[in-house]
Amino acid sequence: MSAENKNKALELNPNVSVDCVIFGFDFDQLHCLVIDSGLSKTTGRSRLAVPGDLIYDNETLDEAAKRVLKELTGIDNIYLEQVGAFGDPNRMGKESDKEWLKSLRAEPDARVITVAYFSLVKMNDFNPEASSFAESAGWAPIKEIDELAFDHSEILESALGQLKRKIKIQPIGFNLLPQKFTLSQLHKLYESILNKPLDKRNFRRKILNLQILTPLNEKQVGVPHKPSQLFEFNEENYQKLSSEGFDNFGF
Amino acid sequence: MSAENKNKALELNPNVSVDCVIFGFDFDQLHCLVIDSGLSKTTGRSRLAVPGDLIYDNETLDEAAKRVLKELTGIDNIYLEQVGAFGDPNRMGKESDKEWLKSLRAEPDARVITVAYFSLVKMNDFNPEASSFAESAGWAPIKEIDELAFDHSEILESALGQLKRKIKIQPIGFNLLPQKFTLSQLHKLYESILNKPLDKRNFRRKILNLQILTPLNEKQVGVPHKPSQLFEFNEENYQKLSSEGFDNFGF
DNA sequence: TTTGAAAGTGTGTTAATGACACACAGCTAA
DNA sequence: TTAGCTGTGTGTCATTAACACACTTTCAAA
Repeated sequence: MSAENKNKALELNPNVSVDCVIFGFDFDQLHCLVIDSGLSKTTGRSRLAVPGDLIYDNETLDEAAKRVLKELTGIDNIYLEQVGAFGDPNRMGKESDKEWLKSLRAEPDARVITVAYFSLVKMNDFNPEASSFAESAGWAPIKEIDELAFDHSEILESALGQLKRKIKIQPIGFNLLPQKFTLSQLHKLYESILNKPLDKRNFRRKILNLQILTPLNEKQVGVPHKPSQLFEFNEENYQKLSSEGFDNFGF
Repeated sequence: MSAENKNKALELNPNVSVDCVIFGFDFDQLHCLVIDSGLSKTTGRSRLAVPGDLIYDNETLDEAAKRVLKELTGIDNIYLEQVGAFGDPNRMGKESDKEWLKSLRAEPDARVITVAYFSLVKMNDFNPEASSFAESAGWAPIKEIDELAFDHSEILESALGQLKRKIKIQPIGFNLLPQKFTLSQLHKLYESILNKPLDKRNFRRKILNLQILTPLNEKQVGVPHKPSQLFEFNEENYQKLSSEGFDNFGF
């Protein structure tokens, strides 16, 4: 083992992986980035998963998550937040996952625990481009995702839960919306994440009270209805609230 | 490797450990359970850590945490909640940890990521008894803990943070207080955890509004001041609030 | 019987919340 | 030009929660 250690910078750790749940928003629904095994040709069934892979022995978990995301989707330079570790010994034991696993791993039977991360990105900024073992990569509406490979459904569920909790104590949207956006878009984002309707007027009141929005002297153009006021985030206050947190957004 | 796999039920996974941050309360301050390396005799410095060890390949992370806690301290049958994974490649790289590590591990240089758990227990119910490689185990007041071995200070910090967050959305105390307790004791518990004073009357009002306390027809006896009313938790409502959560306890 | 120590209790003020409905601007298509 | 559609934008009121604040009660011990 000590001989191996000399070289460990280059070695994949066979027992630990990272998985990345990337949320995106298209002004309508919340999406999640998934990769496809490309096995549907042979098996008739596609296997979807969130991007993830084994870590190297010389990188931190955070670094591994960033690297893996980049390798599999081309997405770079985003902030990832840890969700937690998932380590059921049978988490990769589904029959339907076996084939993919064999094609992926040098030791397909090794016991792997995974550390999940999540992030929020503007969907349009990131056109995921599959590479490495991902046959394809793309955005899937959360509501339409039914089964994912391995324990990725559980991981997605957990990440979503964390996002719902986070939304109550920190501002969000900065990473999901374009620089200029309307209150309706932000409103819809909150509704998509919490998956329930929120009263429009109360929403506006509360979000404006947070003092994180700067109204612009600009309106939407080209919409088939009254154009709405555009806002941008007040970066200073947004950061302040992000780091301090607030007690309760209260929905 | 496939030969090894046959036997993996019996094998420690060299790359993954669990660590348990156990909080206890003595009606005065918040404590944390720590074990001692017993190396102070030889090195002159004691090394304190929270109980933790490598996992077996056939157990879940949750099971591993329970097992390890039991092996090192005798504490059994408590609910542990995951805090997260810690995986800096140098997390066990301190010079001062080397000696202990060598005595502990078959592969002291292996890269280990750890999954941290935390729990709350009644201090008096658990007189930790050191065993396995723990030379001694005992309760240390949080405030007096300065340096722990490995990255355990960071882990403790993180667990404490999670506890502070949890306290706002779920009732706590059931696992930290005896069956019958006073509001002052509960009050002090909250102050200890949040590490700041809370207004007595507002605290009483809020906690009573939660409907999780049943007043008893009993008072303290033998105290040199007005004896206070005893309460117990209303288990049904407590469980209900535990699982549903509330939006904000608001301190 | 006095003293010290903590328990216990009530009120007024202010801020936040949730429920609720309608008029208007701008576009499109007839 | 007009009618119709779609989404924008706005205010009030009743209820509830948050907060700040001070005095009296009870007991044990000296």
